[in-house]
Amino acid sequence: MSLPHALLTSLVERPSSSGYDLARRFDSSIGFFWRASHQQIYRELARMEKAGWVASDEAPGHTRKRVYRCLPAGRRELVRWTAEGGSPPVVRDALLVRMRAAAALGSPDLSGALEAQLRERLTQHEAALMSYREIEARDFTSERRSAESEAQAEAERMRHVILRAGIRFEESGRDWSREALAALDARDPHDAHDPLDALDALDA
Amino acid sequence: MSLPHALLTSLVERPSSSGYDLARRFDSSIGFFWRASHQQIYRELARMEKAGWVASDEAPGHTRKRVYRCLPAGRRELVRWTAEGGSPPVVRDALLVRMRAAAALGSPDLSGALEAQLRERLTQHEAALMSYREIEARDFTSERRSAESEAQAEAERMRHVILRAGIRFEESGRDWSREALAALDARDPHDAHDPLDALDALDA
DNA sequence: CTCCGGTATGCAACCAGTTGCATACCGGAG
DNA sequence: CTCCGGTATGCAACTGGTTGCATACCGGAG
Repeated sequence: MSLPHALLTSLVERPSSSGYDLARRFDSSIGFFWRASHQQIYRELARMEKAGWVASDEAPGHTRKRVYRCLPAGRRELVRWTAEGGSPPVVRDALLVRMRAAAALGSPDLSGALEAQLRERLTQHEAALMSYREIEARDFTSERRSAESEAQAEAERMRHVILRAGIRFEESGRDWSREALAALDARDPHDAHDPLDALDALDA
Repeated sequence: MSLPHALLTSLVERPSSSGYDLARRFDSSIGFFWRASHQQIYRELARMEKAGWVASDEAPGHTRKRVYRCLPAGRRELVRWTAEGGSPPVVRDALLVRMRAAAALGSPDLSGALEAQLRERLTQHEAALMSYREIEARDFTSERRSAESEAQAEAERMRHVILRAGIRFEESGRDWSREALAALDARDPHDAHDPLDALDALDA
């Protein structure tokens, strides 16, 4: 269970965040490798407050907004958890199950649907990849790292490595999607009266 | 929710399987991209039987063993679900959260623990990759596909594409692990009194 | 002034997945 | 004969995650 620890991390990075802030940040940075809905986040924050890991104060003005900060106990827990090992993440991809189902069923009418799903997957990978590459170009080009302390540079390098995981993941997803589409095209040239289609499949 | 459909697929591939058989097969083939415990499988089989997707008979001999088969309604459901789209799988990797936590905490004592976790991850990827490559060499070399019907060849190609997903995933995980280890070594040569360690990092 | 969209929080119900345990039958080793 | 490990099934409790809904406050457009 790492959601509370992801939240603690987020609070260490930027103290005095509200549940809403955290939810939005989960939609961008941390959300790339750990998703959470706002309900989950609010619930978890309440639990963490009860456990003494975080504390909250009402935001100035008469809103309902509450801002949280990480307490020493929370920090200690985060250190403990970070050092502790864990089992590798489970892979669960319904598209692969669908492909296997199509293979087992042996009905050729399904390949059209699978092709569509693969194309969608491909564009998703390409979009994610492009956004990651933009972040990399913006935040992790060598010039930006001159006037920093060693500790800052360390953290920067770590964050870059994390981003690289995302980039590699999307690249391999993109490459596989293309390979899969080529394989489907090769066996099922359903509206490929044009002989050029075969060539497309070859050089992909 | 794809567990019932993964089970239906498994039953279409090999009818007259018991819950135990299915659980074991999930530990090998399908389990590479969809894990399930035996309790989950038994519960799901009971639900599916209630829904009229599968039927079961007692196995010969006086054991408690029950063997399941897929009913036409189950097959129809599987076709329907395969054609239907779905959102891409969520990525949730605690190791990346841990790295981000280490970066935020800025405590250098954590990098040793992270290095150990990365090395473990690396060997896992290498092991998985090796086993996938063995399967690929055994089942999907070009010679094996000569005396087959077109439908069989189609299914074979599909299964190969699925395996390729696993291979690419493990390759990119392996490559990233190496990259991450090199990055950690570069910044934190904690017991690298030996200058050779720097070389190790370079050619990884 | 009122409605709307964005900010902000939260409850309740449900579903999926995990963990721990219990049961039973079988065959072989000791 | 008994114990043990492998086959085989299942219940119960719990945790994590999703979905749907409700509430409230604010500022700007109409």
